[in-house]
Amino acid sequence: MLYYEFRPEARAKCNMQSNFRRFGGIGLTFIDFLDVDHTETVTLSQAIQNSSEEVSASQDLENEANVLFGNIQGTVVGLRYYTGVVNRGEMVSLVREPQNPYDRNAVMVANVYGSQVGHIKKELAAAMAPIIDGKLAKIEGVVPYGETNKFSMPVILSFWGKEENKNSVLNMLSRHGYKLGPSSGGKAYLSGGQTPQGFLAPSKRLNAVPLTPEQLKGAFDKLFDDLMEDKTREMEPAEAVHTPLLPHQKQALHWMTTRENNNDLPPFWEQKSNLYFNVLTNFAVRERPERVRGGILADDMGLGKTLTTIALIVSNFHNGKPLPLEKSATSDGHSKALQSKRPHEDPATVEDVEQSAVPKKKAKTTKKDKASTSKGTVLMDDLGFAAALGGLTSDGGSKKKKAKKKSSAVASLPLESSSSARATLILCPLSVLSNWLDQFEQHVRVDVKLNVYLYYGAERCRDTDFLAGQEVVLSTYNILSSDFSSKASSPLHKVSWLRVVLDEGHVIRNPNALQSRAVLNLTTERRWILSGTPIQNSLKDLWMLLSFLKLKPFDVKEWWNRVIQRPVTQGDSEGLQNLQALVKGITLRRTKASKVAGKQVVELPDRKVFVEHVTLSEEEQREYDLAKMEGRNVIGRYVKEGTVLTNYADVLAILVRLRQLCCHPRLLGSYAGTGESSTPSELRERLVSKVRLVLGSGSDEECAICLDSLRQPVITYCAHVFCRPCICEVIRSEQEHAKCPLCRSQIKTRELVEYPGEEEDSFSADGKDKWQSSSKVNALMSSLLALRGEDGSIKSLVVSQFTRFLTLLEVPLREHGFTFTRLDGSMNQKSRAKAIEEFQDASPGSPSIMLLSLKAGGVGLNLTAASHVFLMDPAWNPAAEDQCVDRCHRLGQKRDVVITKFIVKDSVEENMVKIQKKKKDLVEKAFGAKSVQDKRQSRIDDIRALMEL
DNA sequence: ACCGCCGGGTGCC
DNA sequence: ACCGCCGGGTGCC
Repeated sequence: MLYYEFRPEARAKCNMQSNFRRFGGIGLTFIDFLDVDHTETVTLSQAIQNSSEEVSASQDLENEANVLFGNIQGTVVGLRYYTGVVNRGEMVSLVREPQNPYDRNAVMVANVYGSQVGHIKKELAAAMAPIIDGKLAKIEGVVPYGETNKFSMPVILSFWGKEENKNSVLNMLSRHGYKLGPSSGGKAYLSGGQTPQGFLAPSKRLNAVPLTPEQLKGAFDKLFDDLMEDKTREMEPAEAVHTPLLPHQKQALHWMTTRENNNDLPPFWEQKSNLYFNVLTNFAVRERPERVRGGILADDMGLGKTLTTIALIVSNFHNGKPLPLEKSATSDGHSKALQSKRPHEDPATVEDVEQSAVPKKKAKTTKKDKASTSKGTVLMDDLGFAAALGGLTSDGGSKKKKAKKKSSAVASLPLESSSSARATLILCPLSVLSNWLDQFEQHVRVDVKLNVYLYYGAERCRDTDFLAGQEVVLSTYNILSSDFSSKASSPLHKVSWLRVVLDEGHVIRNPNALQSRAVLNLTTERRWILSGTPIQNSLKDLWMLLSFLKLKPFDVKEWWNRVIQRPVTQGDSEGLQNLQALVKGITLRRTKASKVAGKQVVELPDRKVFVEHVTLSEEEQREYDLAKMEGRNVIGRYVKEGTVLTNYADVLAILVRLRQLCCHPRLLGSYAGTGESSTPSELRERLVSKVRLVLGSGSDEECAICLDSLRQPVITYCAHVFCRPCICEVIRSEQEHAKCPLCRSQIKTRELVEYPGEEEDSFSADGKDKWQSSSKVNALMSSLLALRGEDGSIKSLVVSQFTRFLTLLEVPLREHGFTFTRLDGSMNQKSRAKAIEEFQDASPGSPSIMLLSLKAGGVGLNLTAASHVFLMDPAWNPAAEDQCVDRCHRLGQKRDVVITKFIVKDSVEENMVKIQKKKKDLVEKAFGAKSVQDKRQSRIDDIRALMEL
């Protein structure tokens, strides 16, 4: 028998159901069924896993474009051989079983939890198999009634697919004598929605009024609003938190603590007599569905998500009791967080940490002694050790578990009952790493010894016992994914964590990305996502978050798609209500405008935006006009030919050039032009230079496959850029016939060219004789000089997408005696932290200006020392500008914030601002019912508008 | 399965 | 009797 990865919880469920189904839950030992059941269940869950992965990889793009071909009633047979139960109106999934020894057409039927219910009877399976295998349609099932039948039950099958495949599907079915029934009013055969009787009242569904796109957008904007009810109770943090919490932070702490400790059922689960019932899928289980211990803290940036999280860590170890912490002598107090901080910077401190905390036997005993003597404070030292052991055993030894059936059933109980986990793992983008360290230092009392270990840098300690013994381990998504992908086993994946916190958690929204998979594979009791923008582009983003939170059954894509995503994107108001309820149950979101007891959550100083129009000098204008003429000719030709997207790299290059000319004529990078290139290395060089020009300019390009920001960008020979994982998936699924999703030319994995990152460019601005200013530089300088004249203590952010522009600006800044610092994407963690620290320092002589690249660091950065922001060039994405401004317009800002946008008159920049405005109104931005085609078209429209074509 | 199907027993009413 | 009818055995793919 095949033996795949063993999942204890799957078997526990299986046992429960076998008892339930066959013996009404009356105690018969589990053992009788184990040998039969669990091997099958394991292969089964594997099969389901495989099939859903395939769908998500190759078909997901089309998913939203799928239409309902129709419904058909079929029969599920062989019920008595399996343990999976279904309820009236319950959704089931259909899984092809091509290896079935009796019938190669076999189609297996499984319930929401993945337990097999039966098979589709063979005549129908014979008709379905080629349709499923040929990916001509996706078939979904609902059991309308007859759920108590012993031998077979009816199932309503809905066929979904691309319009162009409809006829061949109908033909294939009719060849076997089947005919699709009417698709009741354009809707699938849906399960009731709220009751098992829902099926009996399908007319109710027909009356559901579909929402208009505008209503949908409105509903979406409101999705996270009004989440405040019942979330206004406050909780005081543990003593160890030094900073007093604001009322809304105490509310968040109470809410988070409650979410970690309480026993509420997850959303949409109800208890009915002795069963637990999911009202959306109509699935029921006898055992209590595992609650979601955690959720999404989606407060606006600046409301103190970091502080609240620190308070949670310290205040809710178990059941609302604070984390037991050793008090350290005040004289030694400074070592609190510092001792474990940045070990790669200071090897000496690493030694210190390891000696005191690594559980080498000797160190351990001394620590225990200390614990037993320290007054009242229990140091739960060995718990961490046990947790690490637990992690190890659950990892290996699956074969043994098979032999020791009964005991493993006990071991498969949820962690919480016997939890020994102590440590919280915090993952964040590199840019906010130092912020976390600062905040721990700032907010935790000096005389409390909280072990915060920074798992970062080449010298990081990989000892799992040591890691599990910390109170907090802080690391980045990059470190986690590189550990996860390396051959050696990943230490962070071996620890059983008390809690995992994903800071800026929306970064895991692309399920293809390595870091997403790495995060999903962590073992933890409680899970939190911190994100000011949980949904970036589309509803799909939310799925990954739910998947991380293990919100059953939505962690499985099929159920998410069927129950939430498709209904919502198709404008079903009930679907939207469900989504709303779902989000409400697990999210806390306040904006700066939210009110607590009638008072604004945060009283922030004013913020004003001024647009300063810049007029180019005659010479600059001449150069710009020339470039614009050329560009219009080229792009105009592409538009006429309909080849804008085929030549997208050229188009972007032209646009970048114009934007650069608006800033400074010397910004122009080397550009290899559009001519023919003969040798592969020349071609490669050209591709790289094109893409470098575009990506290096700071424009936030998206991958046309995941429609998300590029990760690990690669360039195809046809000069289109995608995330490596995304395009590789396309090539893998289409094999030799793989075509570029943008221009349909042939692509091959080995022809993908890696984007080498920012050029170490020889470009410098020091040669004074060569220096010349530009109109925009002049505009900035006169503003800065005037500001210095008014009030020398004012600090400013000077923001551009072009790092070269920042470099150019250094010259006049020096010339006029400004002290400045700089933060851009090319800097490592250490120099970033230094730049921020210097800038935030208020003492005289500290820098008054920070040169900031728009994309550097993304959100979370705290630059409250600045109260003026100069946006040197407009961004494609207005949200990026807002985020940038929010770095100083946030909690801690004392002055009114003044934002100055420099826009060159009659240029692409002005057109970009127009497009920005339009985009803000666009429904598309709100929710992703928009197809890839539409997105492509709107890109072309944008370009035409920019070039006034 | 209170079915359909198979195959053996049986054969006026 | 190369049928019909009866009733027991049986049952996914």
